Amino acid sequence: MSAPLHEARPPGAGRPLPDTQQGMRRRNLARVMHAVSAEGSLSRAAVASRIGLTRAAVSTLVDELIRWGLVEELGPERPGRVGRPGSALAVSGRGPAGIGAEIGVDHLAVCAVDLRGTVRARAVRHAANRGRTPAPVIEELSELVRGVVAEAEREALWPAGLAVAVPGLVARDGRTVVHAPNLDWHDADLGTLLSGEWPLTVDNEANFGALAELWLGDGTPRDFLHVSAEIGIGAAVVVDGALLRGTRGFAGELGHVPVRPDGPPCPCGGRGCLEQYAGEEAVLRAAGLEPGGDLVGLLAERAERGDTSVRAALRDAGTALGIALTGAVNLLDPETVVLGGALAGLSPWLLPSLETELTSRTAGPPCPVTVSRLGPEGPLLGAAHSVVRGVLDDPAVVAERS
Amino acid sequence: MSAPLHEARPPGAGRPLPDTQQGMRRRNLARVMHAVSAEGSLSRAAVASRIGLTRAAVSTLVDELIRWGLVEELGPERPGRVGRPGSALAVSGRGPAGIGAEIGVDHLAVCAVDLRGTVRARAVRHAANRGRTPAPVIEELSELVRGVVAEAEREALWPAGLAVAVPGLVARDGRTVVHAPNLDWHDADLGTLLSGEWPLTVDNEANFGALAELWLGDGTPRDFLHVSAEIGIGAAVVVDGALLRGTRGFAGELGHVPVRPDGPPCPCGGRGCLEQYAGEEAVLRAAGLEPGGDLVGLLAERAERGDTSVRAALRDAGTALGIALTGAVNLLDPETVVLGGALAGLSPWLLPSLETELTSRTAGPPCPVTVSRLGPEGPLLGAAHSVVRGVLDDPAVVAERS
DNA sequence: CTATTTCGTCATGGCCGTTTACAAATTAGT
DNA sequence: ACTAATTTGTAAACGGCCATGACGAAATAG
Repeated sequence: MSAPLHEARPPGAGRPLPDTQQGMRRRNLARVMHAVSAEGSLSRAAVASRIGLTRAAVSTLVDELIRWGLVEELGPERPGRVGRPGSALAVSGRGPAGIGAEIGVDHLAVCAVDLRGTVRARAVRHAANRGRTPAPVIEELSELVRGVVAEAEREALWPAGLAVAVPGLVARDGRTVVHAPNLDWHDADLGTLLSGEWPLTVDNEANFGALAELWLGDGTPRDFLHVSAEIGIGAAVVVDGALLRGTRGFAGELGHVPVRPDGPPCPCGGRGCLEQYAGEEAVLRAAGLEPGGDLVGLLAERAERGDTSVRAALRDAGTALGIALTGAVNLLDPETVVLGGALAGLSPWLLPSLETELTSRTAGPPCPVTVSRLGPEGPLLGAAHSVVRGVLDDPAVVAERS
Repeated sequence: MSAPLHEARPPGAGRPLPDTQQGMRRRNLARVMHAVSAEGSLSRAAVASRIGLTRAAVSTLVDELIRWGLVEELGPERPGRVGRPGSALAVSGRGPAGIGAEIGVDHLAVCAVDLRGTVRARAVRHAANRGRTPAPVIEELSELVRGVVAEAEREALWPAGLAVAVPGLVARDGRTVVHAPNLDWHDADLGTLLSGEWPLTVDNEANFGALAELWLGDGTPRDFLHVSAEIGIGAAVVVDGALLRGTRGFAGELGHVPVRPDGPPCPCGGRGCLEQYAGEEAVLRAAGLEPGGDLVGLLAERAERGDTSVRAALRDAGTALGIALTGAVNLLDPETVVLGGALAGLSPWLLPSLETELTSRTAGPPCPVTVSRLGPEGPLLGAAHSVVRGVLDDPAVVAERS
């Protein structure tokens, strides 16, 4: 049961549980969890009116969640309103935690997030993973995970699952990395390497970044396009609060959308793909720089200083992004486009040309482009939170496991 | 309650009904309906094992559906298997019917479809609607509808709703036509014109065509891209068995995806949009033909005869389509791309160049391109069936209304 | 200090799917 | 032809779950 449960459904509403009374109970438990979690602190009566059940029903549901240690009673509220004050409920800060991990080209990172959504433990380590085989990388990552888990356990948390963000394409099984160009990994089954102490999910870092934006971003809508560039350019499509994964799990390959059909050939077999204009390598070449080191920081610094060739390179990349995004926006009609990952840091120099292109090519009100508040933290947080969402979506499973 | 209920959910599973026992009952009634409808004829025991309830529970559910006249008992089955034969159940061919209507540039069409999915009445009329204001067109359409409804009522059917397919952009409210270039309609609220004898839904013909493909097409997957061209080029994105509508309801505007960013200007404000290469007008111009009359038939006939300029025009259109679809396929990773509407008839001359472009620009196994079996019938059937699906999705509502 | 309002809980009741049992209807085997 | 085995559909008892209505508790308003 390591499949992500937070897929394409309104929070806490109908999951494909059998439509029997037990399933109904489980769904209602989830709805209570979501209501309390979303509001931070809520009385039983408030929960009841919010999810459409009676106070009596909510009482029994809350009792059960408290018995499982997922919800805590904070004591009486002190509102200015008339009537007996409610007793504030909050999601517990102890108990299950989501463990998120990130495999980057030059680093590994792990964090633990409790049900309230706060990061309770973390660890980062530099690591030149480019070209290393999966096994030693995973071994090193496991070490970090063990450390974070130990730290979390000292705070009365226990891992409910592990989610790993990788810079590459992941199959729909949520375990095997089909292709990670920067790591030079092919068809690596992380499921066997990270053998099963906890339920495991592996996904693209762009996907996790988009989920982080969805869950943690302020005011982010439920329909948007999240674009992030590390080395390749990945996008994640969020439709009605759920990721669009595609048949094989490869949706969001914005990097190979044709921008100029007769442009330079691309390793993918096409010509004039976006990556040939806005990919890291292409931008560095256009800016006259050599690859290596902290490339985003370098670019940002040079651009800040006024380096004209860097600025021109970023401007052209923005133009190409704008063209590719025009197609995507026409096709999907999202509420916004969010720039995340490395693009967030470079947005001051990308955005003008990007938006010019996008608005000039679109009739009617243009699709707003925003910059992610989370930046490079997104994928790691999204991974950890995906585990937490799994618990919120079906609190009954932790009762079976504890 | 004219909002389409068949949105983004597995058949008969969790709809946002309150998660109470009554809601559960309604969902299970829907699941029985879907099971029987999908299989044509099914015993109670087969339904039970299929939807995961017990035979006893299914018995009471079926009793209720029979009492409402939605399901009929056909009598004992005669299988070669051991054991008492089951009693065959089928969806009733009488009772509620879906009324579908289509407003084309040069015609109006209406049909009635019963719960079994068979067309029971239809009417078509030529009508030069280009440039006419909505009111008289709707008046003429209403006349047709009344005729079809009368015919249906003579067969013991009563209209459960009316769905209208229009060649243009429709707002998410499912009532107002925001922009229909071929008709020259702008912000026309069909809801007030087609005043409410029955629940009304208005939608883009491409969307209804895609739904028809989803529901009626043989072996069509739950994730695909349906491309149809009448005058503009519209696509409909189906994700997990549901239409992707977009924030404003404008998703699927494939016609304005940039194909050559420096190409000829387009009325939409962009340059080199797909429509400039594969739109009807562009193709006719490239083929050296004048607009007017049955254009698809004309093109097909000339191409069949071997007219080289027509064939070249269609080949180039296919190339442009292939480029635009490459972007879409990279972004969405659909299981297939389906060519519908006018494109279906022209596919012999479009497909080669389209597929060449698509496969050469995609790494890995190419996305298969198929041709719709429904062709120009799609939108009308999809509209009528959308009403039928609404009944299958919540059979309880008809009980309240009958 | 009383009336009013709201909150949480308890007892009751009704609804619904499950469980268990059984009769009916068919096939397989002798 | 007759029995055993299998499957179907239904009926009765059971248990779980939410709704209903009533009540005490705890606050505010006057």
